[in-house]
Amino acid sequence: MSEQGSFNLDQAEIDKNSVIPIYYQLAKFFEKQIRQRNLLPGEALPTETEIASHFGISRMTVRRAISELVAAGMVYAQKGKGTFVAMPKLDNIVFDLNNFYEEIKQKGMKPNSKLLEAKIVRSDELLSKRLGIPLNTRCLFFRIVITANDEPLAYERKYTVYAKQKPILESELKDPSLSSLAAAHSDSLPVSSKKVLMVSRTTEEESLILGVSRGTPVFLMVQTLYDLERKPIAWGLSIFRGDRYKLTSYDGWYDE
Amino acid sequence: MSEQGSFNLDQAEIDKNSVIPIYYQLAKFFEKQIRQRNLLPGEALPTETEIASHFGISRMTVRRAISELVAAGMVYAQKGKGTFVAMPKLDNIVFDLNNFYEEIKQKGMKPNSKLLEAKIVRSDELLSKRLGIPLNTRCLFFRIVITANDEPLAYERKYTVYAKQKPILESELKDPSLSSLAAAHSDSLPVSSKKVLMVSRTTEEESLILGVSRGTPVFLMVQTLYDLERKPIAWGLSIFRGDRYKLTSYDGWYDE
DNA sequence: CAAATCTATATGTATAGACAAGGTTATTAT
DNA sequence: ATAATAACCTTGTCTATACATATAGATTTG
Repeated sequence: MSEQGSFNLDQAEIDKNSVIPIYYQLAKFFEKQIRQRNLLPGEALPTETEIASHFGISRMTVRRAISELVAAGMVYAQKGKGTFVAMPKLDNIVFDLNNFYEEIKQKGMKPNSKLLEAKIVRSDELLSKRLGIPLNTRCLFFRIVITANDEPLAYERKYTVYAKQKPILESELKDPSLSSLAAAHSDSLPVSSKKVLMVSRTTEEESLILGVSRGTPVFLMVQTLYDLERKPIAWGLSIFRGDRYKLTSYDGWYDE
Repeated sequence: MSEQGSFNLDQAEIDKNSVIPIYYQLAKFFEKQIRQRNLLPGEALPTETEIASHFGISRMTVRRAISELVAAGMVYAQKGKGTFVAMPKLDNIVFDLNNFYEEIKQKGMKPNSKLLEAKIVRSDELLSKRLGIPLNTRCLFFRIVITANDEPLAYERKYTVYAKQKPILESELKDPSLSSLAAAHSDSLPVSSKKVLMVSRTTEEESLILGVSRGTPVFLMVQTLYDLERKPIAWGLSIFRGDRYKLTSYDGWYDE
């Protein structure tokens, strides 16, 4: 299970007499191995003692190197078990446009998400290009409205390849984030994503669903999820009512 | 200059027999001192040797504690000089809407900023409320247009109190960020900020300056800068052309 | 057979000491 | 007086060691 020791350290070039610190060389080596997918998420790094004796360096120096990776969020250590490559974090709060529920609840409102539609579609040219799949591939399509106190706040359309032929579970529809949908129905797991935030105007359909007049300015977020091979596995488009949504960020670290 | 040793360590309660690690207690102590403004930005922490001997602990343990603060960005260490409390970072890339120059240059375009107006105004009711100052206080007012290849991209209006009666330097006008303007002309230094991002439509004036038709959707960013006492010292409003600006963010750490 | 205990192994914390390298200040030589 | 040098202080790197603590598997015990 832990696959300890299955990884090969021989290709590492550590120069103990270099001006570059050993811990830094070592950290960069592991970082490279992870980036190049020679060490996959979940896999264990060699133990600290193994690494130390392999390179003839102190265990503390190894720990210093690994602590850099821990700080970067690329690996995590478990006392008594080992050190493992982390799953890349998705659904980050980069734009803070996700995590509706928490944000809405914090303002004392009642959050809810309503599924308008969930069906299997055949990919047209545009979707095939976006997901990197052949024409007429079967895909899942979702239309969702997020409300606060029954007032529409956001409207989302999401596509993911329909590989597993699994039925759509009710539990998935409670908070159907793009990454959980992709994880459930696609062949591979999402490990990275791209988000693009734009401003736009509502179309006729969007105006109707959000209950605003046509051409109202809105936030438009396009999100693409990728697997380990950088193949897109899910694509989503979210529209946030501009008159109801603000993105706030604070700098500085003082209390109060 | 370095004020080494001016800070008192006696109020720290470090329990060497606690289950909580010493380095953690020590890090939390310094964090608290910084948050409560007992250690001010620019001030030096006691030297590692001083701290170690004061508490009767190893220097490596002290270094472990300080490294936590360094990782958090609250202090920075300089070899040969000492460890200092960092200036809270402003103009963060939270929204990535600042740092025009770098972004525009990276796309092979020619960035430029043109000062439309710079004058001293008397604060009206709204501005007095925003800056927390009496009515009719003298303030500096700037109007700036940022262009890429001579095409307008953003339009900014900025206010800051005019405390120092200093003339406006040409150098300030090259890239007049809100925090540098405030630092130059206000009594106090900005240490924290709030940014709010919204979508809006252009007014008549904004349309003219940005060269778009009236009512075009735009990003609207309102930024307030605060000093140590949480008093607002500068206020700015930026408008970004929605048809020319995208905010992109990537998750995951794989190359290419 | 199942539960408790032991044992080996992993990371976590802490120590004391050595030397390197950057920075400041005092001293010395010109 | 000025410039080069030396002494000293700071953080940075690295080692070797010790013990603590969590985990998993083997062993003993009921």
